[in-house]
Amino acid sequence: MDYTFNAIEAKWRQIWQERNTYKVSEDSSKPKFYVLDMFPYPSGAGLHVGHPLGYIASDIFARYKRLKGFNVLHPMGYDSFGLPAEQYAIQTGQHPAITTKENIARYRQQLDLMGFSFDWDREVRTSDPSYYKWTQWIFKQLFNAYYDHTLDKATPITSLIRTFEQEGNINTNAVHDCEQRFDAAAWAAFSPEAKEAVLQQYRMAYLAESWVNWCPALGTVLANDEIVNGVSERGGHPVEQKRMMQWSMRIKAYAERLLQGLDRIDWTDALKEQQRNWIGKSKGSSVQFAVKDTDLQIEVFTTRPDTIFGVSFMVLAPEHPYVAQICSPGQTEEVQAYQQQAALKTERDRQADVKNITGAFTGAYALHPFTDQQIPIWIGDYVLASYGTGAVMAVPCGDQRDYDFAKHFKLPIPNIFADQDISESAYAEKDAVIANSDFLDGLDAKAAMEKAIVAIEAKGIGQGKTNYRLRDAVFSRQRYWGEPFPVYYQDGLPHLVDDSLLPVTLPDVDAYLPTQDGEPPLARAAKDAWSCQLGERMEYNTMPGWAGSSWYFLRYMDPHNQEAFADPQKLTYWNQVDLYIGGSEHATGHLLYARFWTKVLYDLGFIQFDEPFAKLINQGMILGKSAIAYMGPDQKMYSLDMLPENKEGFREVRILIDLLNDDESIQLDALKAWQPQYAAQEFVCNADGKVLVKREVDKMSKRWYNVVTPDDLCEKYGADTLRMYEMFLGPLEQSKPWDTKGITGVHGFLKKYWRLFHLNGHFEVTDNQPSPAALKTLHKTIKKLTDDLERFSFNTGVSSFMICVNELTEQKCNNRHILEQLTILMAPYAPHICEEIWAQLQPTSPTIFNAEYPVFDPSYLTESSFDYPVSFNGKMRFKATLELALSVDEVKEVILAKPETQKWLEGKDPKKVIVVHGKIVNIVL
RNA sequence: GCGGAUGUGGUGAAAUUGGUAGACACGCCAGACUUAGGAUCUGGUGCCGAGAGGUGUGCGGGUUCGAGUCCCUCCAUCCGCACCA
Repeated sequence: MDYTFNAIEAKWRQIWQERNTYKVSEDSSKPKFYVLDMFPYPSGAGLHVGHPLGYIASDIFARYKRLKGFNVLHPMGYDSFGLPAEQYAIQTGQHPAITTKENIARYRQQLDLMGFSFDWDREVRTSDPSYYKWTQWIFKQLFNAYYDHTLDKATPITSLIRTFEQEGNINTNAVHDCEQRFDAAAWAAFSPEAKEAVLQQYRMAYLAESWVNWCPALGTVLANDEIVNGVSERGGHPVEQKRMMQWSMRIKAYAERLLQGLDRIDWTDALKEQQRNWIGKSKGSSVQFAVKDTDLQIEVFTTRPDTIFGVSFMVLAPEHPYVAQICSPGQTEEVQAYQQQAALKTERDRQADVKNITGAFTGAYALHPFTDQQIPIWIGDYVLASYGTGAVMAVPCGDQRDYDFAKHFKLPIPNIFADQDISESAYAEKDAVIANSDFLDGLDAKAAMEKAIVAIEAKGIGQGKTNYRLRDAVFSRQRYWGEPFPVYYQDGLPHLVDDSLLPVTLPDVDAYLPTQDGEPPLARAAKDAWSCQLGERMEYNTMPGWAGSSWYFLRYMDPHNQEAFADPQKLTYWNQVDLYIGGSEHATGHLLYARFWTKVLYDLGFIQFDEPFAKLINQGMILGKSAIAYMGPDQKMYSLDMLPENKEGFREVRILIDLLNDDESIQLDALKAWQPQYAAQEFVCNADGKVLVKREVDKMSKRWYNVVTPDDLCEKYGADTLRMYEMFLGPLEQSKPWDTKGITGVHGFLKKYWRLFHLNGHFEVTDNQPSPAALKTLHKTIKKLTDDLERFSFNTGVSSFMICVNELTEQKCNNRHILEQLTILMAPYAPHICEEIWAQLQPTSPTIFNAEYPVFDPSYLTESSFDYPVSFNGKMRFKATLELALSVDEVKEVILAKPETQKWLEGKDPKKVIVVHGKIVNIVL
């Protein structure tokens, strides 16, 4: 009987669906386990073999945990708001909802082929109104909360308002951007507009002006990613820095907790390090510098207060608010010109351009707080308005950027480090003794830092301070295909839409572009196109892509709830995600925002945990191997081995990898048929009459013609083979190029497994006592497999199965017990074939996934003897089989008496003999 | 520049705590069966050498009875952040 994988897999996919095999509900009698994949954005290109890698791993683990007796939540859904569908809508006029629906259908079809154990009744789509209703609801909670430093948590804004009414904001200890101080009377006298303006500076979700990359031609704000060389990626239009009223999230309030929380979760160090760098905690001091002949104080933040006597100039960001005020009349023109020039560069470009040192002198001077020396104030675009205070005290001898700036503009570089040469570059190490620094002279950096902060605080011009690089996250987008805000405007103030009117659904529009006057696409919607229409107008911005993905793991716990984002009992039952698998590209985006929202929801009492993902694994990327052909100046296509020395005039063209033979030569007729430009292609073949190509590793992508889809492989080899092969490729975390060649090895293995049950052309197992050899093989495999799974080593798991089947085949094992246990072990990896075998073994059992996972019994593995490797000076020379009952001394004696030993001793006496019992013998000559 | 990771056969890789380097596969070679196939099975396969043997985990050094594994120097590749005060 042949292994007819196509028929078997189709059959079981249908039965699993009919029997609801993977449906899961809250069952408090079993321990729960939550296995989550990062849900995909359903792009039009469909899945390639790289996408399922993580899903296969998580599916294996979920099935394993289920067999181990856990109640496993393993859901899947779609992050279905996103730019590509909107772009497509702009080009074709097709509503993004339609595009998205079609793409999801295609994804579902492909996912189903792979035999995943998702509970599809729990599917979520972020673009579905029944889902984004709750994204809007969570936004409202953020709007209605502020961060209370004393309680160290997000707290309802109503309690802050009560405090304002009682005593103003004099004593409040909250995270805010409010410069203003007021008492109860002053608060009471504020107009509603003024009160709201104050509250906006406290809310977790707030409106504020922020710097954005504005593209006037596209009428929209762009992400850093969407800008290439200072112009928009799409269309190549200029981009400028502009201050715009935007919704933001006060994630900065959580900087310290986001940092501390990392210590309590099981993520890789590399990933935690990335988040730590992103949060960027640094300790130092704030210092105020008085501007000469004015009342202004410029505040700076420095990590090196110990170097304060090395300050020889100051640099402000070109956007710094004081620039216009302090600029001397003679310098105005130059400064304004520089400001304009800086505004044309994006932040990323400004940061990337290290070589060109630019700046302008304001003509103003600050006074050094300790020496009263005059310090020239410059502006320069290496200082960023959005970090720290947007101003630095420049210490050229201790900071390379300050040093370069000083050299370029011929500013003084005083040396405050004893015995350090700064003629070529700054000395940025913190191990020099401080000199020329008044009361800091002779101190090391650490002591000088402490003493400087004490002095700064005593003078009342600053204080020791912790600074975070993390910035508040801009939360609005001028796009169509995203969640509308549950917000309307009345008298110019934002108001929340009442819960009873949620969701505010996306209104239909006549075009998916900004309006003539630069308003977002939603401004095009007719009044009656809105599901509710309140105040003067609705909010026209939509939420960013990360809104929906910041809480989807909670919705899976109770996806159909109409009364709440999820039932509190279900939230408590399923709790944290126990295992989260996804790509590392989300290290500082999604994973930070999801942690942030989780903490807010925890603070507000909606959930019982404040870290969403207890364990996280990043799967590596599967890369494609592109095929590169060489086109000569004569327009002929040259075989790789026919290229001349001088390749001038040659260009590389990528061709579809399906057009290659196994020997990496092109199927010439297929190439001609592939694209019209090759219809009459001429070739320069090699001696074998072939045209060879170069292979190069790229990202797998349609544009490189190197995509391999799971569909074709499922058709040709079956999903079980593909699942095991993807795992067999190497460690899950590692990136690796895809090569289909090896898949036959795994496919052959499954056939071999199948043959264990079909020796005589039909299904047959024997019920006799299993042999000791078979039991040993089985239990060795149980142990190895369980260990491998617990450390997520899926690749070595697959090879263990191969070894097991090879051994059982050798032993001609046809024993029911042995083969049944093996089948359960293998079911997580290859569910279809194992379910088929199981149905033969246990006809009354509805599914193998209710079976019990085999238990390892070490007694089957006990050995009476061991094959000792005998080495001389660490080099293995021969082996000797000895009873394990022999003691170390006895082993030594027997080994020394061996003729082989005598041969290698060459008549010398051994200096030392080391015997590690049951491991090795080493003789030192 | 800073941070992180990785370097092992022709290829993907294994070696979990310092203890037989290269498991398991692909590919290749030889053979069997079938004389149509990219089907199946058996044996071999790190490199050098006819052989005994030598040699071998990016380079160089160190610790150790013993190092792919630990330490130091360097080199290469990849990823992340990139003027963060």
